[in-house]
Amino acid sequence: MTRIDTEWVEKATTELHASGRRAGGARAEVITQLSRETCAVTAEQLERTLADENRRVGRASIYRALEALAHVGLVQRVDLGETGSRWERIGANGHDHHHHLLCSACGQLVPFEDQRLETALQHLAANKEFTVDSHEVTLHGRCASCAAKQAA
Amino acid sequence: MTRIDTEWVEKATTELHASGRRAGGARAEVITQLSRETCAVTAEQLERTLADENRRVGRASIYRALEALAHVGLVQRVDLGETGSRWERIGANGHDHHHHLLCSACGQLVPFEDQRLETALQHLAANKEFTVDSHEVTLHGRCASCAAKQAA
DNA sequence: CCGATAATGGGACTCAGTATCATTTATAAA
DNA sequence: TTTATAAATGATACTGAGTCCCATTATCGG
Repeated sequence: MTRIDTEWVEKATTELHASGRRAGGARAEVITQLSRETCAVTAEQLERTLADENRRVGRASIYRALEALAHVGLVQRVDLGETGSRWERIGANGHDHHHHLLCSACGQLVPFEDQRLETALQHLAANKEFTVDSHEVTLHGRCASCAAKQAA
Repeated sequence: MTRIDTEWVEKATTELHASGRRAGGARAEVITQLSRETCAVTAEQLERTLADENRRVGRASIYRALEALAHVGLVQRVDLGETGSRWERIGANGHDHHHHLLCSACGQLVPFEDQRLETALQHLAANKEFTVDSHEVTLHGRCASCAAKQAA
């Protein structure tokens, strides 16, 4: 478990308040927990982690919090062809835009960044007739350690 | 509804037979129907279309057929953050690799291709430590007609 | 402090997808 | 052609993520 990202927690709190919402304990717990996660997690993982630390939050409130955060652009929904969606915070500073590799061997989710890919996506958006708000890239394959094992 | 892609239907039939499976009416209907679809469809859409044409196939058989086809690389599962997955055939000639834009205004699914994007993905796969088997790119935004309406 | 109204949580509910199992059918061998 | 084996099928029960509903609690502007 990582340290709480205070900057993001504050930004989330401020943004939600600015969008006309009231503060609440359940949402505060979800925000804090999301700020501690390093990659996309499922709603169930959030629920369990909070429960394990005696910070139990109703399931409906977890989904409501995720929806609210996604609505103001602070959380991103990630779908990887698994059962259930994952969710992850989008950086307070906008510096941690990344994509994912899902390892078919061990199931691990590996985040990565690639500038050339981002550039290609920008050009693409500029040249097509449609308007692009966001994008998502998912790679399926084997993570570094599983790929090494296979080679051996 | 598009014309049946005979080439793909034959390839699918052959490949499944080669992988040691027996032929069956339900799977044949699913294969034929997939060959007529121009972009990714949900299992429910397949089920309904077949039922509407008096070619009713059990739901379990639809999922089994999709799984078998995906296993031999002739069908691809596509997840777009909606409820439920979509499935689409992968070209018999390998020429129709594409990605998707999901229109947030009208819900339409728009396929697109982009060579620069593919090149970037190839370079990326070559430079990271992990092994990439396949990739998926999803854009969220507005399709050409909805983007035009908004501008007006 | 109060009142309007949003947030919360528990539980019922929905719906995509899976598992089970009895029956039908494809296919290889005799 | 007949038969035996095992796969394919479909009806239905089941699972689990996510939603809906509603009574209760809490926020916060006035």
